Amino acid sequence: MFVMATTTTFPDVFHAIADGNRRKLMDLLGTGEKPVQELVRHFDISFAAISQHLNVLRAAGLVSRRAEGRKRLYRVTPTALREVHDWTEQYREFWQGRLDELGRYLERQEAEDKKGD
Amino acid sequence: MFVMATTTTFPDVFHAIADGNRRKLMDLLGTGEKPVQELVRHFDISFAAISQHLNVLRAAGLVSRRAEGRKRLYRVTPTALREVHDWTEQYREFWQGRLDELGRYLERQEAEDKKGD
DNA sequence: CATATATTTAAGTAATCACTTAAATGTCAA
DNA sequence: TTGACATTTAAGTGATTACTTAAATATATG
Repeated sequence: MFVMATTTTFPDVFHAIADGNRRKLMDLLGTGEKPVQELVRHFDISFAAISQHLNVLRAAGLVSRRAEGRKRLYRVTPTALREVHDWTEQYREFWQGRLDELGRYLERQEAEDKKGD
Repeated sequence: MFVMATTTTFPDVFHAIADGNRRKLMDLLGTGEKPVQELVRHFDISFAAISQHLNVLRAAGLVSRRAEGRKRLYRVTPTALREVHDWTEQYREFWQGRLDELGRYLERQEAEDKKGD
């Protein structure tokens, strides 16, 4: 029947960056615009697979491309990452200062009395 | 400047937060420790599905739980989000200031001459 | 022109995904 | 002890994933 779309509609930035190869692609483009062949060199997967990953990134708005002859030059346009950055930002206090210490302490406690596993 | 993201081995924090329901779970726990039934109330999916999502978050270290009677109290332990925050951080300059403007300008240019689509 | 180069798209596959319902586990309370 | 409650685990399903190879498209070069 009807399933409620609880959260973000596709294409989802969080999904786009979930894949390590796609993050690596973005990082490679972080040093500047590059053609696909130059990107492919850094991976063990096929040209087609890289092209598909670039499609996903492009659908999420994270990269753009321009034509130069038969080449396609990709560059990173990561403004959409702001959503991710902002979302994680609200948790920053947990890994900075007291709350993190408290968290680690509580986790140790749980590990010790192995309750609920 | 740009730090390469290696294709992470599972359990992967980026994967854990890729799902909107899981992010929503974390956000609900952000206001404090809660039993599963209290979390389930905010979703249209089954108790079991929520429990499974909590398992994924727990495997990624993003939440922890403790037993209290027959209840399991979950709380957010989002230190691992630091990896995500740090990764996005390196792109921050793109949505702040000139680079973003340049990016938008270039995208408009591409949209106009529809090259390579 | 024909052929090489650069890339994308199509089609197929195995693995993983997010869910479901049902059964299992553990705890509380009469 | 019996039964309700709180949650997890098991088993199954359809959709989506990340890849593959092959074919298609488009451009450059001899």
